Amino acid sequence: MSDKTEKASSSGRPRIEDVAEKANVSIMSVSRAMRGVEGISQAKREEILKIARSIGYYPNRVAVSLAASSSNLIGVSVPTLFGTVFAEIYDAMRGSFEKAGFATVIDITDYSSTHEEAWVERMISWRPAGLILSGVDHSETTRERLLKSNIPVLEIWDHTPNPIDLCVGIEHLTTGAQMGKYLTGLGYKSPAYVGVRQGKDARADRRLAGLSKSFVNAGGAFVHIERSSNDTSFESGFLATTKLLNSVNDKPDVICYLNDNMAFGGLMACERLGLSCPNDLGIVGYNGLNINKVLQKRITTSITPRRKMGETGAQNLIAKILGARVKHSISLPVDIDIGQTTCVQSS
Amino acid sequence: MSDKTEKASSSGRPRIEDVAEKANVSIMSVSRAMRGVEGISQAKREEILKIARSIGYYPNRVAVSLAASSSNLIGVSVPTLFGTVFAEIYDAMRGSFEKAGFATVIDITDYSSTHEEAWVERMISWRPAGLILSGVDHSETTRERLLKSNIPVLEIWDHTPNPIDLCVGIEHLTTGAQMGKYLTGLGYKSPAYVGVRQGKDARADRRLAGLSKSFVNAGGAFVHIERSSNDTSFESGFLATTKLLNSVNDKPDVICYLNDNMAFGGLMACERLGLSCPNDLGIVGYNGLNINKVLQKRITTSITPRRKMGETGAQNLIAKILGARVKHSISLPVDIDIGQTTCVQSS
DNA sequence: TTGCCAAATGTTATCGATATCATTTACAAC
DNA sequence: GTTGTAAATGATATCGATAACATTTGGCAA
Repeated sequence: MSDKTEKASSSGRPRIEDVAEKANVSIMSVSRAMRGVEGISQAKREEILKIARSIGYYPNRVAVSLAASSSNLIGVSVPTLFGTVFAEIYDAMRGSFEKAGFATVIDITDYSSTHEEAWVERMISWRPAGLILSGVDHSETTRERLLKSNIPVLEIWDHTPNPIDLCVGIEHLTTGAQMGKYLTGLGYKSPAYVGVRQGKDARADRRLAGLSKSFVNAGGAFVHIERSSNDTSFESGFLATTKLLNSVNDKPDVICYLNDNMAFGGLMACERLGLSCPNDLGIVGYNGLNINKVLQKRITTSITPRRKMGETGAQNLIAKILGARVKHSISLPVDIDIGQTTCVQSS
Repeated sequence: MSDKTEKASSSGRPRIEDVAEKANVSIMSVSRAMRGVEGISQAKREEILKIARSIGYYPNRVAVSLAASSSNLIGVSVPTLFGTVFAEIYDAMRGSFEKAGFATVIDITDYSSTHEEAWVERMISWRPAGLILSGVDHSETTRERLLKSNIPVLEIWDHTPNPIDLCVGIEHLTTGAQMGKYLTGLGYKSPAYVGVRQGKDARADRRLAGLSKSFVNAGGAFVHIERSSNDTSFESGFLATTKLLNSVNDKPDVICYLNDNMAFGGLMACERLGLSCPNDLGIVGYNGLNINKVLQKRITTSITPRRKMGETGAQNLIAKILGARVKHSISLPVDIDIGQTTCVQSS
């Protein structure tokens, strides 16, 4: 029994030193062999790789990151994973990140910018390769820290001409106005709105502002705005609609929802109350979510390019990380999808 | 201008050394002050903390992790974020992890165990505080590596008496059999099944096996098993059901779905084909998803305790990480939720 | 005043890799 | 056999923190 004086790795996993020892070379040769960089003969490289494989050596990413002053982590902050919007955006980004060798650290902010601020600080202490934030509404502190950090940042989902760094999104105000225009064109005059607490979802608030603008321009106005829900589930849409229809004096001719899920809940509430859509009441959603593909009575909605957004965003961020020059601000178009829950109003 | 010979941090962010210099103390004093450990006077601690705050110093987690041979990262691997099941489980875990100071690195496997295997290797190289895997079906290599790694591991969603380490889940086979028993009790004899490709979702396959067992015991049998879908969306349920009802000779008296979303798609398909549910055909889902709360005709389903599972799992994993002894394997009950899409069959 | 002990503070080694620079080797040209 | 040069290989400093041990300081008893 040879008495090995080498002390073992504290974590129990093989280190570069263990490989070097077995292969009778310096740790630098192992490092070069593993990374596939030049500076080592083909024969030795293969021998080292074989030994590394045989003892199950994988470089410690923590040490690599410390030496490089930068990790292969990408922080992703989304307000929620429910409702599929951010899940889809994230899903569209995944492939590119994985291919490029990045791992994503997720954070859910629940729409709190205080939470986001704390997360940014925690993330920066990981020296991430990049950061992704949802929307463009961040605290001043968050903006400053990110700017100072020199870390590539992508803002996604919303659009601004002056992003922190990169931005791929849609114009929520415009998109709201666009739908408003379509609805006033059909003759709707007295809309109601169902969404979440004001200030919680800044994008949704902007869409409502856009809708409102269009209606006011056409001589109409919101008869009621119902923003008491805490989430955007089917059930919240159902409950808010029931409440709205039971309590409001000025009956709306159309209800605009924060998204399709709430709209579907609203549609169910109408049925339950014996109202016929679109004859008695129009229903309008947002996003073009999955459920709309199977409904006999498809909901009129705006289709947001979520996959496209994720793909473009991820590619741009990766390009930026790798040092390329990329377009800083990209605005994607949103299409109206005319369903069977709205119709021409007789005047 | 004082000529500072101190070289600046390569990443541009202040280091512990910068604080030490400004405060005229050693880096160890700063370290102690920041961590709130004893070994430093109250006066100095406050002074150091003030300086740290003023120059925006936050400890580099990469360096901390290297020194500790362990990070505060917890790797979470889920097959998908769509369909809300894993999103809910994850959401239920979040709070505990955040409170305990852990960050989660997410991975989506798309139900591929090869993918999972590669991910485990990558994650281990981050020296995570813990790992969470979905289900109990992993490659032998994955199991071995995890066992050897000494990292606390939680398997969630499925249950096994012999987990890699910790496990909190439900019995999918039993749960399928339980629903099967309920259905045969109503008099159903000729079920069909709609799910995804065999082998893709091992848990769903086990539920089907359970269902089948119950029907066989009662003298019935599946007349058709439709597993050509690639995902569990509303649309896949719709399309598969349409196909099934149009092509199968032996008409089923009930269709069991992989989950409620597919079931809802199926329900829509029935409506479209002019079939009345539950009179012409029963519909059964799984999970007790959100949509079921707003349907006038609620789908008969099994309610899985997703939040409970996430909470329990997270707490146990954290306890284990902190060195406590915890129950290794926990099996949670699943309740049948009787809706309006199934009814007693006249014999 | 001296000596002792505990608290406060500092010094050095370490975590596991990579960058940088130094040294050795191999081989061609003379 | 020299010599020169490029490729192969190695030694050491470094990334930014913490652990372990060493030293200083302050207060109190003798």
